[in-house]
Amino acid sequence: MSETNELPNNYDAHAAAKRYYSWWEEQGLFKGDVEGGKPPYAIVIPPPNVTGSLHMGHALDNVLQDILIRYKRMDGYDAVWVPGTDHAGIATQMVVERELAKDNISRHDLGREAFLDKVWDWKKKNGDRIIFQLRSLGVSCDWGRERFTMDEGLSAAVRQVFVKYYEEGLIYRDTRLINWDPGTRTVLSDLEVEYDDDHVGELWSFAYPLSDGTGELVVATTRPETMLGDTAVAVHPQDERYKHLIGKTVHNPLVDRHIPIVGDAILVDMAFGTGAVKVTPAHDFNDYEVGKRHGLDFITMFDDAACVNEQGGERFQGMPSKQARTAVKAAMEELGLFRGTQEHKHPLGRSQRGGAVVEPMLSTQWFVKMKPLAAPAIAAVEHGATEFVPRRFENTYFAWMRDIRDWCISRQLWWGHQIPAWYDAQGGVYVGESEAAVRQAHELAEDLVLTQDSDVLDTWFSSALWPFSTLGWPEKDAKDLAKWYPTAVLVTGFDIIFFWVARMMFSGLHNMGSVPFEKVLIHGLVRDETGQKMSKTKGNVVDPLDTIETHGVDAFRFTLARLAAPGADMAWRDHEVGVSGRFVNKIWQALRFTMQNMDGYDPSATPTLGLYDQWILSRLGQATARVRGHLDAFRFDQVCSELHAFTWDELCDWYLELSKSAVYGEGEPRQAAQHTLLAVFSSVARLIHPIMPFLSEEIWQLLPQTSGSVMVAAYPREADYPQDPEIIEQVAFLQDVIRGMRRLRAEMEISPRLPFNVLALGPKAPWLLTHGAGLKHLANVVDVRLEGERPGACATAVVAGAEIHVDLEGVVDVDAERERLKKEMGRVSKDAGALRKKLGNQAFVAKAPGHVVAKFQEKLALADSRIKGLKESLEALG
RNA sequence: GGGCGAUUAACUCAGUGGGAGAGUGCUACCUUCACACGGUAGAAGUCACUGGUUCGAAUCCAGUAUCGCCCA
Repeated sequence: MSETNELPNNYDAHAAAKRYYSWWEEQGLFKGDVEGGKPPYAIVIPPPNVTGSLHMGHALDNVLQDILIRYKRMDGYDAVWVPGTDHAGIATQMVVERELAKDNISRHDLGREAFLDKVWDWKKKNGDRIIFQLRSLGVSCDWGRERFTMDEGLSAAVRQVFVKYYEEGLIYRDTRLINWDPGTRTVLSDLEVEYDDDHVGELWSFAYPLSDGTGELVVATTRPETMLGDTAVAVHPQDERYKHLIGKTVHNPLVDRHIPIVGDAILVDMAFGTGAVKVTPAHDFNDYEVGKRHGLDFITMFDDAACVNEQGGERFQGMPSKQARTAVKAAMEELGLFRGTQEHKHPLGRSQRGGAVVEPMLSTQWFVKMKPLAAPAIAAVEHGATEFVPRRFENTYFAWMRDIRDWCISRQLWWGHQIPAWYDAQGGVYVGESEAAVRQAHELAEDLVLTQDSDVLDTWFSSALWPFSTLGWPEKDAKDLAKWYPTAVLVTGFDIIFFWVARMMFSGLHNMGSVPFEKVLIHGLVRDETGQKMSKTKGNVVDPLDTIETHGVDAFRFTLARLAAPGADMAWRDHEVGVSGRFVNKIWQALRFTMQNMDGYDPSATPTLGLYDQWILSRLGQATARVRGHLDAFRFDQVCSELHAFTWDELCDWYLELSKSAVYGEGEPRQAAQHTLLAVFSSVARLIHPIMPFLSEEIWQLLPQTSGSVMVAAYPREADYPQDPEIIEQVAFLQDVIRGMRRLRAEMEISPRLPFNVLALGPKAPWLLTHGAGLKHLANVVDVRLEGERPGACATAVVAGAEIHVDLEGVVDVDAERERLKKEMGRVSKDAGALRKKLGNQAFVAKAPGHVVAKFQEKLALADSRIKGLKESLEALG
């Protein structure tokens, strides 16, 4: 053993993190071995936004992944964790545009190419910041395999998939009503529109005069400005009030149009409002359907900034929608056509990015036909090829997939994968992986001018390919792909099941022929301590890096894992990290104790293990089995409580104390204890390593006889430890006796300093003779005798298997002891009564399983024997 | 409107058919040579409510209430 056995008083988490992370990396321990002969285990990271920064959600997500990958790496797998980032089209472009806006420059001033240079500059400067931040979590990603969604390889994958889908008829171009974001001036998919259910607006009523002057039709709307684009008024065909009007027209005075009254039973609810509804087919999804059913005109009255265009009439042209609303209302009031208003709660759609009110607009866009792609993705989860954990999230997945609508994939942005489609002057469309490929495939004349579609693809189109594009697809002979696809598990939050998980599922199935991952582990959100979502605007964001700085990364990770109940949100409290820090300290102090007592340890000796040595090893084996079970089930919270219970309660509270006489002694018992301490710490280091990588490495490096890194040491197995049920029973009895003695002291207010002489009676009493040192050290019991007269003045602890009578001549207050025993008797008798009643129930005895009945019989026998012991003790007191 | 989830000790949360658990906090005692970021002992819960199934329900079923999330 080494010369210097004295460890620092406290564990230095920051020094350890600094020392070991680079050491691991230099040794190549994060690298996945594609040539290795071990079974594959792969995780692909949910790629964070390249220009984002690390928040608690990332921390949770990545720590969970790191726990899994470290566990599997130790447990005999060729494990790889592929990291990377996402170009995040809208978000990144917005950030750069905002930067330019500070100098009053728009992207249009620069032009596409110059603007993209700026974005790449931004990406190089600020991008990958999050990657560096991730390292501070101690995660063991294979950095050599890092990818970016706009890498050449991943871009090639995008082009190839686009072309493939197009050729298969799964991608098409169409003009239809879409969600338009006037803020960023691009189309959005349905998923990128967020609805505010509680938006309080108004229901504003006005009258359309009948064209023939015979009356008016009153309609109500939440969006008065859209009357500039109305092309009909709908009533219910069975509505007695209005059905005679169907076929007539009303006059729209603001744009001087006569528009028909149509009967539509689908749109109109006779009971709502006046029973008449204005119809704006080019700016409302329901009205769009009405327009198609009745062959109405589709008048687009907004430009792409949601300002009124020439269709809205000179008076309103150029006004933003909000201003137009005010102006339309005023105009109608002037005309005497206003018919009242009331408050009205209705959902309001806003852009997920930027928050602009989304405007339904008619537009020509590219779409993915979803039904054929969704069907196999549904089946794969139904058949269990991919399993969600917790299972209930499959409902969420199914509900969306079964009701899926076509996916609008084009975006009017510049930052992203430009759509691989080219147009000729006549509007002919050619889709291919490059202009040259298109020309060749269609045998186009060299002088034919082709222009590439200026739009880019939805960011999620490239993320959907992530599990295989990062592994090398579509390269031929991609070794990584062959070894690691499908990946083992995807770890992510429930908020992107639709955006990402679902899309990876059908992309993997359609392009690779198999699911992209076997399991999907869904975790919740990290909220603030009051349960609120963390957000910059609320100012309740907790920065993971600050927390790590304060408490160390091991305590930080342990906290995340400990609070990670399956699929549930967690309320973050910095106090909890302090709690974890105490656990870290406890382990460290136990290690210090161990290392301080290693003098004279002979590694080559094979001492016969003492009873407590065997006991802790047996308990370690049992704990190991439970830890593994919880890891396999992704129950990180349970893993943590198991590790905590073993190291704190079993190891520190019992083994360390019970073994002290051996440790402080000499000869074989001391050698055996030293051997056991080192063996247990070797196991503890390995067991905690996935969760607390740096603390475990520090321990591993301090232990004699370990070599290399704990990162690649074998994860413990239950079979590594001998099991001895009899020793476990004996120590459990000893613990009962010690606790009985301590309780007795506490209840009778007897100082721990007063030594006890005891008379132990009962079947298990003889066991106590071999535990003299433990009894002395932990309960200050100095003398145990098994026979003789019961002391006249004594106090008694009755435990399972023995009665321990403490000689308290001159100390004990006999009356107080009598009262204490009576109270105890009362408790046990009540207990026994309940058990007797249960066992007296014929139905219970007849119908309950045998082992359950036996268990209750055992409990009753135990209670009865305690009653007997208490009765005798009471009688002895007189 | 449809779906999912939550409701367990003062607080944060585990516990899915067999006598209610953990951590924190609280109370009392202990500055014992690994640790006061500690030790010992303890108090603390009609498991939201109402019915039902069962020998037996925190756990399964039905309904109610409150809160949260997702979808339309």
